[in-house]
Amino acid sequence: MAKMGLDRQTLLVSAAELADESGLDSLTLAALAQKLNVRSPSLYNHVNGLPDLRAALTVYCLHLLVDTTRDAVIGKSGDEAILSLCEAYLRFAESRPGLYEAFYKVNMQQHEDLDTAKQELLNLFLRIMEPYRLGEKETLHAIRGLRSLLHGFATLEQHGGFQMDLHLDESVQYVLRTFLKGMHLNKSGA
Amino acid sequence: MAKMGLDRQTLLVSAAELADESGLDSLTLAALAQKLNVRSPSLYNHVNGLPDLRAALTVYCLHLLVDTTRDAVIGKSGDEAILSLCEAYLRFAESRPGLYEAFYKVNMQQHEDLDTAKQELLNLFLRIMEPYRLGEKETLHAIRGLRSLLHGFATLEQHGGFQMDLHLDESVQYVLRTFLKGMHLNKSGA
DNA sequence: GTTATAATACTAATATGATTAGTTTAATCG
DNA sequence: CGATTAAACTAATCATATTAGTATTATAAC
Repeated sequence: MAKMGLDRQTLLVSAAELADESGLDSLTLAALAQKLNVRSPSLYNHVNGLPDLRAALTVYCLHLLVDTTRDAVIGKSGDEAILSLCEAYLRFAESRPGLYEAFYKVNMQQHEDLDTAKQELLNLFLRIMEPYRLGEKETLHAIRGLRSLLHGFATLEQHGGFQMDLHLDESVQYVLRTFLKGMHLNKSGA
Repeated sequence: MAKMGLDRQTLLVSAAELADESGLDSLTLAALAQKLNVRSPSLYNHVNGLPDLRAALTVYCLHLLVDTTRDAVIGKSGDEAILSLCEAYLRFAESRPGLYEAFYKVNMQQHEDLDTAKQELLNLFLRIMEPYRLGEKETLHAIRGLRSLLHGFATLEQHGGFQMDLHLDESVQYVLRTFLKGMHLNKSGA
């Protein structure tokens, strides 16, 4: 057989597409091999089995997410930056549902690349929170809150957790603005 | 072979235990059968395959969650009730990690029991929000926010999303109180 | 250019798990 | 007691992951 010129990155991209199309659970090495016109054992030249592939997808997802959100806050600051980041985050989760699954459905041990990517995401949030001049602890609390909100919205939406015919964007806007109002209050020491 | 006296409920309870012990992914029919001293095909007398078992776990989880949180708000109202409910929710997710996974990791089609259970959870939130006298839409927005926060906190915690050595409870308290402050502001029309 | 090396894809084989079909046995009901 | 039903079983099939070992292609050394 001719060499197909596969590499790890190609595998990742294709795997993410498969996941987006039919869910992360449907991402099997068999399916991926078929998509790439290769026999499944060949994939082991580039990936250390299915667990490794899924772990790599998690890292890949995080990188894309950081890129997307970082891009969304360029030239913005304060509430505007936060709202823009949140919007970008949720749009990303919507547009890459299968990949986003890898963000939270994969059980990973420690993984250097993952820690790095996580740190980058945290740094982005830290910078966005700077203008608020909360203390260090309070800043971290607020970031946790924002991240939880975003992740919660993203996953509950994907799983049909929100039944009512109430527009999701409205909910996000309402919740974020409410939280920000509270945060401003904290700042002035109410 | 003697009849083992298995029934669907026994399967569910054991399956949830298995999931809590080693993660929802490790819940296989083979493992469950072994735990129950039965051959795996026997399980099909009570459950319609692995997807059905997982779906049933989702419903089971939701029921337990509703019971737990409902219990937590008895005799309380206003912010106190909300804080108590949230605390109970997060404690539940922590104490039943595998079962809680079924809450969000299972892709279900429509399922009557599930819709009922979801409605019960929503009703609980609706009643807890009554004293705030927000409008109907705003109430629903706020509930979505609370649910997202809780789910986000629960899952990010389980996946090691929070690295910093900052106590989680503090973050939850901070975020909830901040959100509630903002909500009170909304009420008075700021 | 030719040869050595390493990487990549292959086939073959094994193991685990889900699932189905068909059988046996124990409990229940008349 | 006999008939029926439910629940367990064994045997078999299928899909997938994974490993071992082989062949072939590209790359690098000379």
